[in-house]
Amino acid sequence: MTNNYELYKVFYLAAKTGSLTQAAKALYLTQPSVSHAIKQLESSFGLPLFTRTAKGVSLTQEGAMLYSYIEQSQILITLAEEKMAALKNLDSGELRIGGSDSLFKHYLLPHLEEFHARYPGIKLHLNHGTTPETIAFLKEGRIDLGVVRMPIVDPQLDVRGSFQLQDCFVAGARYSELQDKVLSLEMLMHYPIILFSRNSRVRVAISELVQSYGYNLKPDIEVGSVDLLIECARRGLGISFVTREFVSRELEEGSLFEVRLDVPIPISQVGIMTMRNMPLSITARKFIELVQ
Amino acid sequence: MTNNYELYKVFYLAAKTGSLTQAAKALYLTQPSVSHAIKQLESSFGLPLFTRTAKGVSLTQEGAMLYSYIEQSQILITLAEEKMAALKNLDSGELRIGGSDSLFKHYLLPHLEEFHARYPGIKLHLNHGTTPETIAFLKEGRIDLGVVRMPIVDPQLDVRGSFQLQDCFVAGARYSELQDKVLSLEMLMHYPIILFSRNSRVRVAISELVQSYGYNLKPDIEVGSVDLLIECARRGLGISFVTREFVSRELEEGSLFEVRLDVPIPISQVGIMTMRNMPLSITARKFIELVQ
DNA sequence: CAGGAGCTATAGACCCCATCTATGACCAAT
DNA sequence: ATTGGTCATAGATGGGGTCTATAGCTCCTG
Repeated sequence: MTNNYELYKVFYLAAKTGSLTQAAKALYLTQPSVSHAIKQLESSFGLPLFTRTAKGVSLTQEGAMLYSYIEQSQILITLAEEKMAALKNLDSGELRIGGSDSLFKHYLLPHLEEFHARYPGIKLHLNHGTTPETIAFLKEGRIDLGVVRMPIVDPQLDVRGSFQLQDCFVAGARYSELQDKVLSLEMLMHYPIILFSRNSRVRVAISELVQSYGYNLKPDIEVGSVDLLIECARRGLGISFVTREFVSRELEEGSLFEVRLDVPIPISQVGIMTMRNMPLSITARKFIELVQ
Repeated sequence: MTNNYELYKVFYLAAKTGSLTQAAKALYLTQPSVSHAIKQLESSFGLPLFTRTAKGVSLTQEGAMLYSYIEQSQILITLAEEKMAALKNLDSGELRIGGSDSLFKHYLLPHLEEFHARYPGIKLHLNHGTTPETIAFLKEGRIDLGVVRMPIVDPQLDVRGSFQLQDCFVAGARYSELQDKVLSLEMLMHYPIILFSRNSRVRVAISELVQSYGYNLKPDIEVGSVDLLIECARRGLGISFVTREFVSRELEEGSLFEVRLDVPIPISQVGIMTMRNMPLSITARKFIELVQ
């Protein structure tokens, strides 16, 4: 009873067409091959499946019983193959991305729009969280890729740099006297500083940078989102530390201006993070290709 | 994309066990064979199905998609194979018999009881009808076998004689003066005769027999069932022409006696009729074996 | 940290069997 | 009868499924 499942494909077509000859054509085989295959199946069950007549074959009672199961089974296989083709064509599938809200909003969104326009059949899942959360999600297989700020050092992960971001300090009209100056850190410390509140990587990075020059960056205001960071600066509550690319609109329209410093703030790189040694889903592969 | 379905069996087990090695054991193959099979499947779809790790394999997103279909498909095949085994063991199945009411009741019933006791999983379908109807049912494939009186001459049918029946005339107490006599047909004609009403084969046969001796058998009463035939005779309404085996109880208890004639009434043979050149269902084969 | 014990991948050889061609037997319909 | 269809059978062939042997890798353990 340990059948070659291939025989069921032959059986299915023979039963469906009612003809070994037709089945052979459909399978690109010769009629004797089909005849032989059916005979094998019959002898494996120890009972005849077909009644042979001059104009073809028809199922016996037991053959009909078998067919009722095999038909469903074969239909499922056909569906499976169609589904796989759809996945390959990106007519179907899903793309699960992890990362921070602000990167989603300011950096990823246009790419997602383009991706969705090109492959409308792909479902998109955005999973926001901190960098460690995103890494954990990735390792659990709950997302296909993560978009985070580099550097990331993890032997299990592949990170490819994709985009550079320049952080900077910005202020609104209230501090317009600073618009054309270049401030020292010393001077900056006299103004109220607005920082991202959580233990975000950006916050840590700038704190450490300032510290390396011997100062202590202590925010007067802490907020929980990039949008609030921007809004506080516009209303003159202080000088915000933000990513320049995220406030490009405000800088252009003049509602914010950059507060230049006499020390350089390192460029930070956005990286696309995927599991090393794990095949990328088709969708993820295509998306990364599109982004780069 | 024209896959060997055998590969799905390998895929199914590999996915289910999460290990190529385990799958190989389950399939009585070696691990490299399984590895090779999976690779074939992957290259046929043009995408990886598994993530290989040091402790086995796990499905990729696309592999999981495939698995959701293939799992169902394989389960159906397993069910199909179990079903076929059940059919072969006669744990399951059906037996569809055609024939006349009286043959069912008086001849077939004990055999059906025995068959059902031995194979309680087999569903029995009794399809009563006249002999031509039964033949038609058989040719339409609506019954597996027919139980009818011979002779049957039809090149499409196989008929095996199974049991002999002796028709005879019987009467009740009212005609007890005939109990020890041997009647001539001439004398018989003076008594009221009770015959089966429809154009039954028995009725035709006895009419022709009597006619061959130069008499005309005209019934005084016609009834539509064997039971009525017996009941009428018991109540003294006349002499009934019945099958002796169907009145064995009445003959023993003395409520009826046989009216002997000076001419022999041919024995009639009950035949089991099946389609020639068509494989018998397992159940039909077993039933015939039991009856004979 | 070396080494063992899993795992999967690769290479190459073998031989079985799925498939082929050729033909036969049968039936139905012209 | 002949033709054209069906399925069955016989025998030959070669591709590919399977094997053994081995490598490479990761994880775990003494």
